[in-house]
Amino acid sequence: MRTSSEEDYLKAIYALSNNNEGASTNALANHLSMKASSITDMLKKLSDKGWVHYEKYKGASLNIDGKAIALSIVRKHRLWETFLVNKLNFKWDEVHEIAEQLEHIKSNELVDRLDDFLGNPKFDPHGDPIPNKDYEITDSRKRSYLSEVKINREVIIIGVKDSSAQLLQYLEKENMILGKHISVVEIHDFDKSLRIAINGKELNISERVAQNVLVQTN
Amino acid sequence: MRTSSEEDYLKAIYALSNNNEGASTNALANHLSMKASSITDMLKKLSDKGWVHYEKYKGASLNIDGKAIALSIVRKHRLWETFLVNKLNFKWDEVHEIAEQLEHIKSNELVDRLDDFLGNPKFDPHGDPIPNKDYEITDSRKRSYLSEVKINREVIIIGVKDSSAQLLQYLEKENMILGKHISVVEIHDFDKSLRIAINGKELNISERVAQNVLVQTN
DNA sequence: ACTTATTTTTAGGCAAAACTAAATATTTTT
DNA sequence: AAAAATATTTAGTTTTGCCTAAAAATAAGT
Repeated sequence: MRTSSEEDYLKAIYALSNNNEGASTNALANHLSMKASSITDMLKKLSDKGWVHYEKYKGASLNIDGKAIALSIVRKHRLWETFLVNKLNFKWDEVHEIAEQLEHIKSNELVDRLDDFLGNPKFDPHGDPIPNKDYEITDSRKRSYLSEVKINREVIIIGVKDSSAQLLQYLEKENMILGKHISVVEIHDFDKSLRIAINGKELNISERVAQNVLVQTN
Repeated sequence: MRTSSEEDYLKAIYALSNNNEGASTNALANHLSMKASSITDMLKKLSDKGWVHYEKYKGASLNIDGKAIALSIVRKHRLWETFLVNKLNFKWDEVHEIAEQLEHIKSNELVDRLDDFLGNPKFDPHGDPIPNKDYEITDSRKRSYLSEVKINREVIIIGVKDSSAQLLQYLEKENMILGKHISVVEIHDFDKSLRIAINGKELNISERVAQNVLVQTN
């Protein structure tokens, strides 16, 4: 058995492990809005349980079992978000908090049935890939940030880096939603803001926004 | 704010308050599978929060706010059970435990949208009435236990008293499901078991089973 | 009415998961 | 390479929600 709290830590380590190394104590503390000392405590416990590789002063990384758990939580989170948006008509900026609770509901049968009920979706409402029953993520699309796209190259919006309600609401208002085709018309030297073409019109967006929009480049 | 544990206690007090009085410490301990001393602790806290009327040695009853919370949990529990059975094709004996978890998810918006999504059902898969958005329960059907029905009176199965998986599976096997019309053919003096007519056939059931089946008598 | 049985409360303890403050490691800067 | 800054751990505390064991109150039996 495991607690919701343990699941939160495993998910955080997964989120902060960018291919390369694991996650540092401070990064985890920041991500989870907790104090570093609390992180140290829990990392010891997770290490004892065999879910995490932890060495003093060297951060933590998931081992096989821990990664499976983390992926199962991510899978649940994204399936529930999809349910909330596709079936209950929530908007994409309203579902994160609720899914944070729903992701801890324990029942494999429930998750798999929900998956089928939703038609085995590959992506959630923010464009993030949903791990399948075997916790595999298959996403062959080449992705980059809008801030890195070359001028006049047509790309498709496929996700957001940070799915905070503020960003999502902004994008919604500008109709920069998933699936839209866009291209960068001009990059302003002064502040690196972009002029983009979308929906047959042109509009300006800040570098900050562009750094948080994921686009497909193939 | 309130914890899942507090919600469990309020729900238990609600369940054990049969119109008349409130619930005793021991009854709550038994219902919640906890020790009496734990109950006393929590009753003090719930009383401080203004949700429960508690007097030493005299048990506990819900006040206005506590009853509203209890009903909101009951509403969520029954709506989620309905979702699991009607949308995810769970069987009626498989949903209780999952709904025990789901009932603690916090979001009024979620509950109300779920209610609409399900078509504002009046009863859950076990025949229990679902409180509406204002926590009102409207159920004008006259109900009694099958064990108390007079011979040859036709009645309709509308619920179960105890919704344990064992009972539900038994009823399912005998096709004694909600909505079925039945009548008592004979009552055996020896053990008070019943011979009932259902689905054009006759079958025997124990007194124990009959005491747990609710039927509509009007 | 008084003794026994049952119920309930009190008192003290424990584990989980967070915290603060202080101590120790590591990293960065000069 | 030493000093300063930053990161991490240790040690001790708090709160929540449960527990056991013992004490006290209430209810039941003769």
